[in-house]
Amino acid sequence: MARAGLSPDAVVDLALAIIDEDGPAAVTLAAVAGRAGVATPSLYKHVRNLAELNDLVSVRVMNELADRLREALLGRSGDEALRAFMHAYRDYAVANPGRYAAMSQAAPPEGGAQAKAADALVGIVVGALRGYGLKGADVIHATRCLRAAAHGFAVLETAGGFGLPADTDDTYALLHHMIITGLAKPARSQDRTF
Amino acid sequence: MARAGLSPDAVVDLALAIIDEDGPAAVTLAAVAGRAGVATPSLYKHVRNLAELNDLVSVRVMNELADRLREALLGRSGDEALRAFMHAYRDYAVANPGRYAAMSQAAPPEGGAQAKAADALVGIVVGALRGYGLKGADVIHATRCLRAAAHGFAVLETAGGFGLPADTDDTYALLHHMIITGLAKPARSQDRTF
DNA sequence: CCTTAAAGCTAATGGCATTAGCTGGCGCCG
DNA sequence: CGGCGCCAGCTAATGCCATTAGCTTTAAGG
Repeated sequence: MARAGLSPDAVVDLALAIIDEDGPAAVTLAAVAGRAGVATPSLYKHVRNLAELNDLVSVRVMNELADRLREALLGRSGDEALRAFMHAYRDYAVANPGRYAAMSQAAPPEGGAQAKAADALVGIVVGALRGYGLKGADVIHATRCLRAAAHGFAVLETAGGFGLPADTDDTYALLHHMIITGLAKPARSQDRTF
Repeated sequence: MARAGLSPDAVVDLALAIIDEDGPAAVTLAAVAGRAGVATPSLYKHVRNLAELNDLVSVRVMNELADRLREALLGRSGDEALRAFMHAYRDYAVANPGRYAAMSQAAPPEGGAQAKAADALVGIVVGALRGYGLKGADVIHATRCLRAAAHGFAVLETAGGFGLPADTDDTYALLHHMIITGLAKPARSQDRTF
């Protein structure tokens, strides 16, 4: 028994490899153990159970995405920062559709690492919007809209929801345009119908 | 054996009941059979397998959502139609979070009922945008953006992604405002950076 | 060396999907 | 009215997966 030398991080690495190759649904303790060259129950020495593994994967992916976004935002501000954010967000989702999906599907309510990573991500979105001079609750509203737009687009694009032949780059440009112009014109009053 | 009188539709009904009560993850053939008062393998007389049941559920939900949207759009046009669309879309997702999630998670590539229902839904979105005088590919781009925004918001809201205390109605109003203004100002040229 | 904790293993359980093959009730045709 | 066939339901069996329990071995450190 040559000692596989596993660790929680190593287990997550293997899970990510499976996700990249066969999608999130293929992540099973048996599959991970197979890659590790280890019997399935051995994984329990590193991970509490499958649910925890999924959480760890989710956190890892969120942090990875956060890193990409932070890097994209470095030294940029205003419209340029927003454009860089959206570009980087979409690029990550398209380049890593499995990971992106794995991130989304994790259970939300938790006070642990999951929530911390999500908060960090939200903080980055807020950062991308700095420079638009938003105050108070408007920051929250704009952040939510940006998340909704970016996530919605990413889901549709990575899930193959765009069947028609039109260029998705142009679509993304329109989405970006909507956010920009919507943030520029603060008009918000009679819209309270909602 | 009193003849349970099942049918594919009845099986889907039971699955929907489970989804409404315990979420999409609880939909298992064993659970459905339990509700039907039938042994698990009996379900295979009505449904090819679990995957097909999920597809049928997805189609049913898409059609249900499509009905709500169509009804909301009746007799409306322009901004009013768009507002009604978004309102109805969000209302459905919030009122039926389990069903909404079940719809999204189904496998996309197919030439069958799944694709037909999805196309119908897209057609409704296109209809909601009629009146903005969009031509050619712009129709597609606007449709995709509207879908992305509505879906992204619905996912975030139903998954509890909005942790902060700000009013989600106000956020939705901003999202609506972004779409309106973005459609109004056709500016799209240098954005080709994407 | 020898101890000990961690890392692995095997065995066992229970849930689930799925397949095969049997059976009985009901509609329909004569 | 009686028989026939089909269809819906059943039981049995298989295989995969997660998870638990308890044993064994490795390797690190005194």
